[in-house]
Amino acid sequence: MTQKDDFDLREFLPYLLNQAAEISSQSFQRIYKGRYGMLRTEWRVLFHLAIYERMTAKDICEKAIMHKTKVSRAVQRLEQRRYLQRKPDEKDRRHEWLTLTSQGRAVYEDLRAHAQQHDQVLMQKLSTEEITVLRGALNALSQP
Amino acid sequence: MTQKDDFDLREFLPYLLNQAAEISSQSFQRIYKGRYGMLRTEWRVLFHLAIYERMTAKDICEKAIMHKTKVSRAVQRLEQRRYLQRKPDEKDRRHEWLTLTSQGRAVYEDLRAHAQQHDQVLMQKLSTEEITVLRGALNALSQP
DNA sequence: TGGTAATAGTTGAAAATGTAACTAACAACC
DNA sequence: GGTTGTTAGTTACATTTTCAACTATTACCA
Repeated sequence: MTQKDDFDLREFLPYLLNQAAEISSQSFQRIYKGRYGMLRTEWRVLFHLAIYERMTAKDICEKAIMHKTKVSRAVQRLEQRRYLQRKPDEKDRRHEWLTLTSQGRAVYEDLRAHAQQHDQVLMQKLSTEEITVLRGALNALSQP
Repeated sequence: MTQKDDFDLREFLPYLLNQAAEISSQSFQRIYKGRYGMLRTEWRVLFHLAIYERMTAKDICEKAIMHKTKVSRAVQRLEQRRYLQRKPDEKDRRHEWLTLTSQGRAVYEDLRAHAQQHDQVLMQKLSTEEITVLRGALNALSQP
């Protein structure tokens, strides 16, 4: 098992990004899955609603870059658990406004605390300088 | 839809990493899926075998941080398409050595060219400085 | 030696995701 | 006002992934 040609997988950005995303997501996954049986799509929707307060599914699709069927199903499950409420728009009944219930906000508060803690641990692997550049670069790469 | 509390999702590393990984993977996906009907697990296995020449499934699991069932199924599909060969280890018949066929290597060469090109496009969004720091940081975060 | 534990890899069922087709509501244009 | 086109969101079905249980082979150790 010896390295061969000049192309180094470990310099290929999509590969590297995936690897880092995968690993750094795992311990956080244990938290939301373990405590609330939630999926990745679900905490993402939950966090967006907590931060933006009031969104339609479409808004979430755009902000979170998730496909509408993913969002639709995550919303369904969050609603079943009474973490959010839907309210159709009066003017345009194609839109549904989504907001968290107090129960949903409580779950968010709990997960947010863990998220911040988890982020601290990750950042210990990096210098302040690196963190700044990393965030900037990731944001740049996230623009399609 | 107005931003609320102090916690900014766009600073939460697992979120950012995922976003960037997702987006930067998509256009490459179109290539391997479009040209060879391959899945993400499959190109990853193919690339590892091309670079390391000779590995067991277990080696791939560790290098690529993939679950063994994912690897097992990717290997099956690559074998069906005659991109790789299996050869049981003489000393320890639990191990199977995997190597690419010439057909598999040809596919790799083609995809590698596209990968490099794709990487170039991604890197245009960043400065040389940023790229160096980004790679370093991603590698650091990939250590579990 | 024999019995238990460990390891590499596979398989089947359940869960999650992707794709495309669908419904319902509105918009635009004649 | 009616036809056609768009948009938000859901659903059905096929494809992937996950999880746990399984086989086969080797290692350990009394």
